[in-house]
Amino acid sequence: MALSTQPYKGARDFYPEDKRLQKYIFSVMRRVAESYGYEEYDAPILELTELFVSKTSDEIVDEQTYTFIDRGGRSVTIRPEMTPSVTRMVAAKRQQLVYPLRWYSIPNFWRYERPQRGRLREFWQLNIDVFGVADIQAEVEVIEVADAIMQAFGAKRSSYTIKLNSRKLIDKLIKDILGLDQVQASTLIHLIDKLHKMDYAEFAGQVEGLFNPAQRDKSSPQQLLDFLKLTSLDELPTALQSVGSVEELKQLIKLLTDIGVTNIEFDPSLMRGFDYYNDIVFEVFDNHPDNNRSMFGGGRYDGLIAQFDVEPVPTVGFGMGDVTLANFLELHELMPVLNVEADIFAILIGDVYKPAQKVIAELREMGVNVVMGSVSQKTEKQLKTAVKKNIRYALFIGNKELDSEQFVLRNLASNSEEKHSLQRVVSIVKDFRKS
RNA sequence: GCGGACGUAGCUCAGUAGGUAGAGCGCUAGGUUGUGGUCCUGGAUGUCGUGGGUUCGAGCCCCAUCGUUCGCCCCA
Repeated sequence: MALSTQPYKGARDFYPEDKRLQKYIFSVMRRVAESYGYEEYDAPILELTELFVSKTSDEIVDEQTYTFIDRGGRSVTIRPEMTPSVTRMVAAKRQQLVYPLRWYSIPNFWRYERPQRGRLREFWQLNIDVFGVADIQAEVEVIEVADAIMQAFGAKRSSYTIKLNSRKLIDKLIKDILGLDQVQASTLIHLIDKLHKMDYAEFAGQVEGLFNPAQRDKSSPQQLLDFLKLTSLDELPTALQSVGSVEELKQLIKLLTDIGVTNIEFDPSLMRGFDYYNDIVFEVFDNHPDNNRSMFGGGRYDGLIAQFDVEPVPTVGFGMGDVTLANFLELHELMPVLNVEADIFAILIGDVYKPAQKVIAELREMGVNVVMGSVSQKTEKQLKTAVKKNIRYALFIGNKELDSEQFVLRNLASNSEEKHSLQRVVSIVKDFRKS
């Protein structure tokens, strides 16, 4: 039986052109994150299973992670996300770290799921977190970074929308005004999360069904349905206007709008699946009609670190996946044409192997990347190879050039050919690389 | 875990009512001396995803399986 050449289900091979794209995407993320002073960190790809169980739930770990027993009998899990690991790292050195902490990483994760559009089993994700800032300056900055990354990829603000909500506001509504208990609240939050995917009448019916008779006497499901339809914070019922979160949301929107992030809006139906978010949550949506969905998001999760039995550290962060981002870039025609790493393909003419090596070594010394042709191949063949490899310049090295120290440099895209000294060749090539 | 679609040369695909496979692109050799992408001429290529079944005979029908893909569940 022949071995399969396919990569493992839901995982990708990165051929050089794919890797080049990934390098581009990561470099944009790094450049923006570092421009805000974020420092890169990383953690092991394997963690004890208990780390993930404590944060999410048994079911998710059982059904959606790669978990196995190591040779020492420990249950370990390939990381499905970064938050538990980074929280562990911060908790471990909590006393010696200098706050606010601005950290980022671009790790790969594994989730045991059925692959589908925008979702694979192995993916990479930019994680941005601020630790130690309790006020909304943290939210402003983190959302600003998310927006700046989109801008750096060339996205127009009209092509994506940043939606905001507050978990505190929702909690206030659900518990104090509607009078629902913890279990009902959790069910309701997950139900609201699915609102836009289901039939509205059915949604309303399920909301209705959640209330027990006693609760219906005091409040009405209609209050919730009305709330979910709001598009502005000013339309909130008076009972909610006084909640501090409303003022926070308003400030946040104003501060971001003031710095040019104008594609931001309040969305009362924005929940984000998991329970550890305790305040502001946000999500970035693709506005393209063919891909109208959430791309990535984040929020505040102040309490998570307390699981390590240390004082809580206020935290705001988000994660941005490479697969959904690539979908976005493709759909909005933002995929760049990337130059290959090699600047020059040296075409050897005649028996010049040794002197050509010297010339090429000089070029490399001066900082250009040079691929050496094969002496055994005809000029034509070497030239074709250079073109097929998408290398921009061909440099002819034959006896004429070696004698005169003037080399024929051919631009393989424009078809122009000029004779230059090596120094000149280097500066031309470097100019192109910068463009 | 559930449902739909798909799986034929390296790639994109065609293959008509079951009778042992084709196109375009690509690849490759040549069109003599140190220059590609156009042109001309020649060439190679597939156990038709895999396993089984029906049939005298299957790429075409049936079952299973693997994979891809779209959606559901879930989405940290």
